[in-house]
Amino acid sequence: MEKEEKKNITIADVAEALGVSRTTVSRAISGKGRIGKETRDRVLAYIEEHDYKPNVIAKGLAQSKTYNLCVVMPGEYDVVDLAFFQECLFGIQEIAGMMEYDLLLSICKSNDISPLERIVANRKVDGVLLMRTFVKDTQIEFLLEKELPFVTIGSSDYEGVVSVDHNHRSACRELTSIILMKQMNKIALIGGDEGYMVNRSRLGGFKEAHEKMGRKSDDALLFLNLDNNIMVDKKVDEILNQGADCILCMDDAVCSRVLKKLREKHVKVPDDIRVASFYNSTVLENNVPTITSLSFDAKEIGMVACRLLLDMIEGLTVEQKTLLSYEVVLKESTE
Amino acid sequence: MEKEEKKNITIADVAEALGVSRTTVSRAISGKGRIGKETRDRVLAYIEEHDYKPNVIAKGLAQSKTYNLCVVMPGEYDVVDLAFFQECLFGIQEIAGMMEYDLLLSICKSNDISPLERIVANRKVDGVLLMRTFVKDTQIEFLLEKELPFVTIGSSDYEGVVSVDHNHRSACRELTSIILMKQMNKIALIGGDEGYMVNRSRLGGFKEAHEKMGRKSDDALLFLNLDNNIMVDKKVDEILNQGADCILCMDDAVCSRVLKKLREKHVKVPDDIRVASFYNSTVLENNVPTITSLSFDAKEIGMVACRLLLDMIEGLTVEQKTLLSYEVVLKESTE
DNA sequence: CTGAAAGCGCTTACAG
DNA sequence: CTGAAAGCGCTTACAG
Repeated sequence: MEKEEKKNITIADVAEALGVSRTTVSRAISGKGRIGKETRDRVLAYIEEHDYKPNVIAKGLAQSKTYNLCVVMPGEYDVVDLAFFQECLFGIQEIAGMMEYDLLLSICKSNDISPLERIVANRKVDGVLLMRTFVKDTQIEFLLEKELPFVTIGSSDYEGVVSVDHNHRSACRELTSIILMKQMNKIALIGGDEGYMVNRSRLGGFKEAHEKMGRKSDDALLFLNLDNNIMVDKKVDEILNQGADCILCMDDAVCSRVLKKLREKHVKVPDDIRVASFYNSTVLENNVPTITSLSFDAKEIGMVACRLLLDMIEGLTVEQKTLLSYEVVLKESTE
Repeated sequence: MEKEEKKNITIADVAEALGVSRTTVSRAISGKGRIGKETRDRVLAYIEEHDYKPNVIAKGLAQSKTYNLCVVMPGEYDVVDLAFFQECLFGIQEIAGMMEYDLLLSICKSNDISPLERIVANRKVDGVLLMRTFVKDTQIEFLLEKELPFVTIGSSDYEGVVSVDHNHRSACRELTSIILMKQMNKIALIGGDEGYMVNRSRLGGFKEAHEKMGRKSDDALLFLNLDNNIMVDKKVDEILNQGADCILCMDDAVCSRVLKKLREKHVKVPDDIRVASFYNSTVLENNVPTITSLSFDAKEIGMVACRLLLDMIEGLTVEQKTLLSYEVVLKESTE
């Protein structure tokens, strides 16, 4: 039971202490290659007792691996739901850790992928996890060209990209259908950037719901690509003028702003107008009234994505598209 | 202009192509050791043209370095302001990138530091950045024992810990003083876990403001360690019953909940009661009325902390405590 | 100013 | 079943 050895013990130390070769020690640990059971047990016992941990970096160098994954997080905290990413990261970490992988972080604002480029140029990772996708996506194009394994969290139309996503289209279709069935007819859709894949899906689901029920969605009630709060405020005025009975918000940032505007104008939810969100986050959690929305399991999507990536790195072939489930959560705002 | 070389070019390739030794190439790149200007320029020109990037992992192995920093993020997304961490991370990334360091991510829930232990055991980092501090802090104790360089973002009372923090104490003292000067006398303080260092500072500032103005803070109006929303709701009732004229919230999560409760009870802010927060985040941004709060520069603290850590890793001695500035932002809620 | 050689801590054909 | 040796891609005393 030696304590306080400052110098890290190496495989050579173990080999010497046991009177075997480093090769043997290596095999005992990795389980690869033939090795006598007795020898293995001796080695394993020794490293256990002396708390020997192989140097992952050296191991990686020898194997041309890094045992690191890069996860690229969006840098725009105002647009996105950070709790989602947080929880998703947690899921990723859980799976990665089980497989002895660590996570390199890269925060990229949409127009600047240089943090990702750095990490790739430094060859510090075996694969990449993209936490959001654009219709035209520089990150995807870059990774495709580099031929580095990667998985996107969020759908993608690019050829040959492995993606995991919640089924936003179905979710939005279902929520919209419910609203329609509640005899609301003038439904306004307000929200975000069509450059995001997820907003495409949302819009798609919204339209599908109308079609399936033989209704037409009114293009005059579609307010997309609102890139700032002033725009949102303006559109809310328009929506009210047009006498809509419900406002569907593409995400919670927008929804939060819509609710603020309605409060300022003393328009009551749900009495004067109904409101629902295509996304569910903590931002809305303390709202009065509570808000009808969709709910997605962020941790799960992180875990699934990470597992897929790990499989790819090990050379397995994996499903190109994985769609995860969702929940529709009805609350006071649409009563 | 060769393209599409799949195999990564190594220092040996460069050396051979130029008819010099790897030693020479290495020196030209690192700038260490004597080397002829002409030779250096030839090497530099070659690697520029052929886009050679040294393998950082191999370099690290040879130098017993990793060129990685670990940043440990809190895992409780409900308690904390993620936008703060996001922005802070961005600052860290900026500085780290400039010095050719990358970031390993470790998300630790307060009671479980195993993700951090993994990374340290794997020797994948040269130093650690802690993004929050506890009064009794297992992470700090662990790192102290491992003798790994680290910097805390948030104050710490542990001996020999290098920390950077916003001056929460002064900030809270100032905001409280302003409230007191506005002739509010029954000020309730409501909020978080005293296990967090930051909440200690906040409480300290609150009390100091009272002392300096020769007033006594009423212990009956102190509501701390509220660990869930139900508790917050209950305390708001109490506060109203006691006839307080102002509620100071320790953080935005609490503040958000307080505002919800007040809305439900049809208590008007600021007419019936004033409200302010010791923290400023996007959670409150769309509130009606706007909320008086403190404002801190998250990116800056990340940058400062990262620079300190890098200095420590290079063996420089650094300031133990760095305190950063803040702003008091007065808004409608305390008019 | 430049290079041969040993070393960082592992792995892995290849022999035996 | 086990080991000597070469190799992963760098750096760095040590000589010259």
